[in-house]
Amino acid sequence: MKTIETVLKCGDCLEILQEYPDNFFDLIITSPPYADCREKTYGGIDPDVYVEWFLPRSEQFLRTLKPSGTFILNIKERVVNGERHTYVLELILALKKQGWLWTEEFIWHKKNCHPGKWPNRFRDAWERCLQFNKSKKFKMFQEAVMVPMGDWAKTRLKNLGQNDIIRFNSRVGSGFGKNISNWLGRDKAYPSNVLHLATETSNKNHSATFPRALPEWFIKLFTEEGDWVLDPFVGCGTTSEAAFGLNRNSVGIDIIPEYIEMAQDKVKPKDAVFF
Amino acid sequence: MKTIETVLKCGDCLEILQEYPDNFFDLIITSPPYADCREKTYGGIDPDVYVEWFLPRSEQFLRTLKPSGTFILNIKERVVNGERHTYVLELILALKKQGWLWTEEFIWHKKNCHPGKWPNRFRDAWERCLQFNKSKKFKMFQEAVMVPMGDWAKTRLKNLGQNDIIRFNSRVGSGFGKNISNWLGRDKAYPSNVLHLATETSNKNHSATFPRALPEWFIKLFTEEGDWVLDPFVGCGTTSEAAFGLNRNSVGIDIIPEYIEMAQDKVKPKDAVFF
DNA sequence: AGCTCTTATGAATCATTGA
DNA sequence: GTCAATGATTCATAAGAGC
Repeated sequence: MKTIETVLKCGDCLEILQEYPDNFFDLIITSPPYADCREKTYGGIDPDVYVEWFLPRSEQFLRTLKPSGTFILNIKERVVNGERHTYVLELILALKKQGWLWTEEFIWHKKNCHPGKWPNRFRDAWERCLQFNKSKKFKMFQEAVMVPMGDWAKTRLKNLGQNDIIRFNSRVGSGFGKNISNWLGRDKAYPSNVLHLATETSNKNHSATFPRALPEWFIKLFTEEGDWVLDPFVGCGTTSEAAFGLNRNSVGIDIIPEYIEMAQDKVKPKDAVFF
Repeated sequence: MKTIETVLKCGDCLEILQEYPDNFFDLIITSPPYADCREKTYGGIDPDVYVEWFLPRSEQFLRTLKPSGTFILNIKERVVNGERHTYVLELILALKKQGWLWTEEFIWHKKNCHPGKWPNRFRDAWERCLQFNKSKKFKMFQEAVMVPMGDWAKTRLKNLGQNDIIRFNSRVGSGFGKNISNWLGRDKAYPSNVLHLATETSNKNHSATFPRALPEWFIKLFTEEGDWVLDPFVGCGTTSEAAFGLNRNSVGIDIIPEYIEMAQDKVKPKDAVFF
């Protein structure tokens, strides 16, 4: 059995990726610094220059990703001056022009989104997980993320609580209460392109709560054991941790030394390779 | 008490809307013919000319919508040649250029979406509900769509921990519990920008399944009784039916005579006005 | 273990105030 | 006037304590 490598490097992915050969990674999954959001910690990229900042880096992603590989980009545009900014839309168009195929857009539904109230909008409870590919023939292992129906129904009922059932039923006349009988007797089902995950509230030192279940899901879906996963904005190492736990090699890059230290702490020293 | 009017007209909204004055409607909500999707019934708009087809019509929407009004566009890009087509993204950018503010993007999560299996993608379980406005000051009645609150509120309010009185603010700066007294007596919460609605399976004759709960939700959110609602692609009349049920006047337009007939059947003749 | 109760806190946004 | 800092508002989840 091969040893799993977990590489963590501090620096700008634009430079560090130059060290890597073409067609090396099987999956690139990342949650880049959102425009202006982590201003104090990350340097804050202005929304108006976001695309221009991103493109040279995604060019390296395109070069180092295998033809059969997938690039998952978790991102959400913020509100600027009462409107949703369009930099994410422009980024998608620019990435296509760069040579990527825009295969799909998954929705991450954040069940416990940030609270708040404003006169003109509700709480933002979702983020985009954009799927890009180099070719139409990419690896995908749908069976790896199938949901056991029985367990799913059980845990979902437990997690939802009675209130949510009431809420669902009050929203629509039909729905939750009736459908639940349909789940009994089925074994497994394929998921859809909507993911229901809660954000993790335990991360105290890294403001970006990228729940581990999110990279885990995409790693299982798009890679096999022993494959190579890259997160060019790895933050406190959630992707590295997820990859390691699933027996995938990984490279994690971040420009903040403190984050890389935290990431290194998460992976056992005997299993990790530090440079 | 005033009589509610439910106007249904057959024709192209581009022409019919010329009859209406500026600043007339309080809400425009529609699910336009998706590119190429209803080819046999609607004439099928090619994805590559979708924006160009849409813009003259949205110009009429912009003209006839009140400054305090809202335009909700339910749409989802289809898969063309293995990729998500970009015409919806381009449409958003073009509408902004036309003078619209892109205030928000709601997600309609289709709980019981169409079953199916493909080698390279999962079932599509969501659609966009894009919110556009003419000005930053628009009407919004958030209380009209509040939902039952979670169980936690009950137990929490029994015993107010001392932490609730003075909360140690996180480094992000988000506070909670500064004014816990606001919570007393509350049993409802504001929703988020993710809507969980089941698709209706009863409408076999109209290919676009627009569940009645969807226009109902937005009508309650953005209009008052007696306001005017427009659906320029009304199909079999779901929006008209929803508006009538909520005591709102409405205008429904569709180019297919059969749809208008079906729509007319839904609304009681004594209450409707046909032209 | 399994349950209830308590507590911490999160990629937010807008209005207001101060420089 | 324009821009930056501060305050106000709000909900659901998970971890931990207690029994």
